[in-house]
Amino acid sequence: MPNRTSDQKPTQKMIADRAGISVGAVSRALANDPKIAADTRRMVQALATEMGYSPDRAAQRLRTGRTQVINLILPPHEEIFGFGTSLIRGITRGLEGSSFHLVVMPDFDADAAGEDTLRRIVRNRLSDGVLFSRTEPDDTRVRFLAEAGFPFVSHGRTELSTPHPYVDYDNYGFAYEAARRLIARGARSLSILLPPPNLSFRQHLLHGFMTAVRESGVRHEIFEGADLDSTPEQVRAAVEARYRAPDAPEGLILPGEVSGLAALAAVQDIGLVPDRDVRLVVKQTTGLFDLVRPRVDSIFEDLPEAGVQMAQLLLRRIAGEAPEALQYLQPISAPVASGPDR
Amino acid sequence: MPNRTSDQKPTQKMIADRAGISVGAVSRALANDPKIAADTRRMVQALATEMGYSPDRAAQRLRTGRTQVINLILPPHEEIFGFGTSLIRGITRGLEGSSFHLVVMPDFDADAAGEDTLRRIVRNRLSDGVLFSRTEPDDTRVRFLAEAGFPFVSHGRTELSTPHPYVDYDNYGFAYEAARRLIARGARSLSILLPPPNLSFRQHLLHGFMTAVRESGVRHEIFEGADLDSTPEQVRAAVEARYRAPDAPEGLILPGEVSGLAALAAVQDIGLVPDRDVRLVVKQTTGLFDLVRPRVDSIFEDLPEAGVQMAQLLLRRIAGEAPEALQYLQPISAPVASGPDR
DNA sequence: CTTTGCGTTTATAACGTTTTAAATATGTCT
DNA sequence: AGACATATTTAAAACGTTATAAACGCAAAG
Repeated sequence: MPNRTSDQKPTQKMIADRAGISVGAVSRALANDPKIAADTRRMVQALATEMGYSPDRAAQRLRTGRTQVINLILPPHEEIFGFGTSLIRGITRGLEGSSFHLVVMPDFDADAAGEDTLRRIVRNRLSDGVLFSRTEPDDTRVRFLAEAGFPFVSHGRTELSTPHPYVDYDNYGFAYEAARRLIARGARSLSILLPPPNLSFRQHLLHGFMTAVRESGVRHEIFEGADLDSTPEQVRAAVEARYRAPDAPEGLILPGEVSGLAALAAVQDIGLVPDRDVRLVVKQTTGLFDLVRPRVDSIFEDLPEAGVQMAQLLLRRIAGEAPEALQYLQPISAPVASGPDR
Repeated sequence: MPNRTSDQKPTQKMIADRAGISVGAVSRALANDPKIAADTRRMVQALATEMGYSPDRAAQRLRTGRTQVINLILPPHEEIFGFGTSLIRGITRGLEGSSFHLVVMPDFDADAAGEDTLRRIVRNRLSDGVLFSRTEPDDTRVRFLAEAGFPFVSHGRTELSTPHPYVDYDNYGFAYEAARRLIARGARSLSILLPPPNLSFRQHLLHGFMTAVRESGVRHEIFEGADLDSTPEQVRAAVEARYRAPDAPEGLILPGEVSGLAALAAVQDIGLVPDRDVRLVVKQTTGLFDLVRPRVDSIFEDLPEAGVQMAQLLLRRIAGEAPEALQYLQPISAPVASGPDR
């Protein structure tokens, strides 16, 4: 435990006084600068830990310009549950041991001065790098940050030509696997609920879905009347409306937990029996569906792990690594997938 | 939009140069110090906004010692969903317009130097105040922070004699109302799943439960074999075990969403029909149970609102208000409660 | 005409750190 | 012995801000 010689927060000056050397020497000794004699370094470092020294972030930041902060941008969109906290836990884990702090900022619209959150962060050097989600194929945030040379990692890819760091879940794989499972379970017509058109992963889901559909020649449609951003009640109502019709698809893919629950509620509300009248596959991020009855087949997306990856890639980006080396596509975790048969 | 006369981040020095006055004058003009002539103040302020000036946080922090940061301590306990993100959104809303930043920190165990998260924050002045949850009757964090005179707001009360700022949900009211509803619906024996004994709100829940039980003279028990911190599977298994027995309570109160879901799964798994064989009331924080079938009676806890309150109370505490004026007990929101009958 | 006082501004120091350039000591080589 | 390189340390400046003390101009009062 730190020596409480004085109640004041120890500074380099105090160390310097106790050691009988200058503060400059202390600074470099702590940085393990070889310009300082090896035994002086050892002495200073020992003294520092003994006194419980830790550098003043403000002073460091003022001097060097490095904030030791990364920002997580929260979408203004109110999510019902899950997404934020899993990712945040992952990020803090990925930051562990790095002396970086995580500041979460809501993506408020442009403020009085006409500057939005991201511009404020870059212009005022509020952090050394940012993380965000809900990436679009032609994402203005990605463009802006890449242009400004500001480190970032997006959750989700873009279709921009210049490579940039990202972490993304293999939504292609998800949709493909989900469709295959439904077909294997006897569904002769498929549907999938998609995110709104502006989000990148809509394309990936669609592509995976269509690939499986074409391979098997099964009938298919894209679910209409709601998307993944619709309120749960909208999803429920839309699914109910569709499944009142006689030609409703026998298999339905729901790439979101809330939507999955809403769809399940809808089919139950109109007296259909899941797994007999309609087969579902949902995306699961929290373990929620292990507790839902009747059981529904699910495929897992590990958000905490995505957070860890995003944090670590961002740190490497900040350290100067090239963007193209910092891309991670998260596979669908086959073994964890828990179905109704387990 | 800010004038991009130069690409550099504008400083007080630049303003001073353009205005032909000293930086000290600029500093005080921006602070609206009456020692500066009124028209000078106006002039400087206009110039500042025109140039897009905003103060350098590091410099401000170094000079004044005020960090303009508040910390949210995340419990090490992995929650399945919901809690964190709702609260975080609320906190950011409560901080809006205040120039305070929110840094989230996991409550890791004591690090190599033997200091835990809270001590590090206080000792190194990493923030101006902290927020945390999972408060205990004799909470060491509350003791430590109160002793150190460090601003904080806890989510949950303590039994300590010195008053401190908190935001708490009326869990007494929740349990009382839940029990009353179950009795009104015909349950002749009641049970409640409680948090582990070290958490404050166990007492409040228990007290509300017991009050309702005594008023009505109904049979009762405290659910055993699992608590609110148990894994969902543990809760499920324990509920299943209890409800296989013939004397199982006719009403069960579940003050947590995950536990509610787990209990519902358990009774369904053994062929009991909810609302006929066993009546449930759950606590809802996300709208989740509006999507669960069969419908389950629920009482709402507004976590985003709790976050807003916590943030605002903390800001007032930091501003110097007395602790005893900064306590907020969140009522159960009667009108929002949605039952199976709606 | 000096003094006193007030309103306003400036010069300066300080917060704790890193970095640059200069200074000192310790040699080695001619 | 002088010169010169090398290793180690120190002194000083800087980052942008706020606070303290001093200074200035100018009026009213003595």
